[in-house]
Amino acid sequence: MSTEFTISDLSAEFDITTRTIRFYEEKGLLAPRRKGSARIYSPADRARLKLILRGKRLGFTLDESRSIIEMYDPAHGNRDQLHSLLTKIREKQDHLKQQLHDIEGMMLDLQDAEEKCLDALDGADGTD
Amino acid sequence: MSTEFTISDLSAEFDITTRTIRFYEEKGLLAPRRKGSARIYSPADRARLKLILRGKRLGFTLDESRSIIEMYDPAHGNRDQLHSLLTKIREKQDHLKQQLHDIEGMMLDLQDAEEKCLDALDGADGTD
DNA sequence: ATCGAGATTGACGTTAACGTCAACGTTATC
DNA sequence: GATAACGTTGACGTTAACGTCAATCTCGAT
Repeated sequence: MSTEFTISDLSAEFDITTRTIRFYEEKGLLAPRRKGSARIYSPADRARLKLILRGKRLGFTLDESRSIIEMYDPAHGNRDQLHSLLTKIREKQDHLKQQLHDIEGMMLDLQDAEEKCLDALDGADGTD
Repeated sequence: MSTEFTISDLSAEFDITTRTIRFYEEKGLLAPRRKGSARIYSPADRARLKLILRGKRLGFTLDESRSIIEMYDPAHGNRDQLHSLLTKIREKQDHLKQQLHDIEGMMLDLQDAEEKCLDALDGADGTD
């Protein structure tokens, strides 16, 4: 069945070590249930892991990823807490917009470099 | 004149420490000219620094940023080198595409979280 | 001459995010 | 019931990217 996963299932699927997964747990990013001493991961745990790895690909620290993940779960606070949550959400959105901008710029630069590279290859065509 | 910069000029402009700038030099990412023992940065040096910081915002390591920056300068190699450069350029493009995809996903998640948050604030309107 | 503001070179300290053992428990299978 | 395959908890090691001194230099203003 696909409703439960061992630590090595996940490490194989996402190509990370079991040490890494345990490390995320130490840091409070995961909390799988136990069967004896062994860890059993639910689909929800697996989804959290995916979010962590996505954060990693975007250069977020684990602390940042944790706080981002916490933004996704049900509202559990009073007005003040909700307001500060909203602020944090918008800060992350701004961060992502900056990243989008940076990616655009770098994409253009790389396209430029690619063209120059192709030109150089073209100009030297057969000239070896 | 704006044609030369001291290390503290740049540290002030980009809000980083001088130690950081010297560190980038140690790592071979910058090579300012010297006036006696003091470092003098040209607009080109400043541009390189901007590229480094952009890479940082996208989660690249300094090694990665260095190799990306090296992709931008004139073609200086033979066909084989140009081909491997082209390969590296396309790898970075793929990396950026993955990041774009990740950002899209996270944006959607955050919008979702934002709505839930607003709903919660709305539902509890005046209910304090 | 000196004095303070900014520069330079070491050299050691720090944090995040794991890697790398070592020593031990748990199953299932032969 | 021994062995192999997988799991567990420490505990220490490692790398990147700086921070944090300390000692020295240099240079224009007083």
